[in-house]
Amino acid sequence: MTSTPMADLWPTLPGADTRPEAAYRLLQAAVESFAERGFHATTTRDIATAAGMSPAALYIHYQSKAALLAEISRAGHAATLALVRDAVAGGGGPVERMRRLVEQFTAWHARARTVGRVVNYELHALPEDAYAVVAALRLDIEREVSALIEEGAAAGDFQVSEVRTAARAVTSLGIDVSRWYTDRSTETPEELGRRYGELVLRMLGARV
Amino acid sequence: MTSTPMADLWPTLPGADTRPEAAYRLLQAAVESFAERGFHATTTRDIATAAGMSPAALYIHYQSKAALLAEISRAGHAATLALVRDAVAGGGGPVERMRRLVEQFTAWHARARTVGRVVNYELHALPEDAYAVVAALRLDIEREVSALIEEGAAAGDFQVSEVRTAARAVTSLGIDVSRWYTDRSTETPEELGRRYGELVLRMLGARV
DNA sequence: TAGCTGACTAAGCGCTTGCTCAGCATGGTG
DNA sequence: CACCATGCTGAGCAAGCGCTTAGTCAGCTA
Repeated sequence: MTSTPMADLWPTLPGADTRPEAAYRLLQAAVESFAERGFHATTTRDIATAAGMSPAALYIHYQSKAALLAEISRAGHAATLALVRDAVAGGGGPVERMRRLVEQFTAWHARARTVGRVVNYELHALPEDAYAVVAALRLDIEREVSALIEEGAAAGDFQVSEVRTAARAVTSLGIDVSRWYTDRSTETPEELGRRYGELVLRMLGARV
Repeated sequence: MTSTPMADLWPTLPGADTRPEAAYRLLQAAVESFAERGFHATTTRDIATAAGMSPAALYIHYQSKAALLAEISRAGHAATLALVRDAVAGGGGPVERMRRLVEQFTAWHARARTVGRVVNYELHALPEDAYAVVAALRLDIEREVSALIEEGAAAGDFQVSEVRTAARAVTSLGIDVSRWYTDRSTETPEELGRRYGELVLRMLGARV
């Protein structure tokens, strides 16, 4: 399954090392269920059963079904933002950094597609306060991408007429990967990342 | 609101001209509700109330809540496929036809974003037989785009290493528009279409 | 006028939902 | 040993779900 991305996500949660293993199993089951059926079509019994427990056990570790979603969404967005910042902060010029950003952004949305689906397509089910936190993270991600495009354009490495539209296209391509990528896809996440990196650079008018 | 795309969709339904106006209002209310809250979070009472009727009235015009979704999804996919075929069948070389395809595909997903959301993000809620029909239409759309890219590559107008990946990127960009485009977006659907057309042509290695 | 039809509603059925609570087992601590 | 905190379960509650039923009523036909 997609156990690796969950294992990456878990340590970023507050107090992760002291939380019982059952809480981890519940979160993992919730990610899998929300990704496959959507938040509203998933029942607390689905999640609890998949984690090998009774429905009541869920409420010992989480306040509500929505709290599970909020935790997943917050951690997923934080991980994505960290990934973007790492790529941008790394060495090289705008072209090299953009290539790295797209490669890793794309590969993450393919590898962690279950988390990605919850993060990108279940926003409407978030309680208002959790949504506010997540919306801020999404804005930060967009700003990082826009700033990099702007820098590249100013340096003459990119040719773009509308930075906002170009940034939208770049993030859009990556996000949508989590919608269509499946186990049966012939490309590995890394291959797809490299190819998308190439496509995006051409889209931005970089001479490659 | 988004009344225009619904008005475009309605006449394509079987027996549309003889169906009572109430059936139209119900379908419109269902599109709006499914797009905003998702299929499972939408109740039959929501739909009926929005259409100005009692819940029972829904079942005079449609067999079930899922039948409403199936009708919307089928008509929406058929409309998209028709749009793609029109663009491809029109005059001009691969570059001109691809530009037209992306412009119209993108503009449609912005203008008809409510229909687009239901069509692209509620597939998992479709009954199995309705899904089979819709999956075939999606495959047809992908094939049209792939064929056009292949033709352009053979003619030396496009430079692509992987046709399937490039086709995915092209449709992906358009589909994702229905996720993020809102009333508050500053670009009109047509402006966005033109800009995306430009970006895609560069992505495909066309000399423009 | 009588008979019929199609569109509709008020009421509610059977079932599932998110969530609660009293109580049980376990293992560490005095 | 007693004590208690922790993690969990079985049973079940109130609310809400999709959908059905019995019946109303305007409008058409003859």
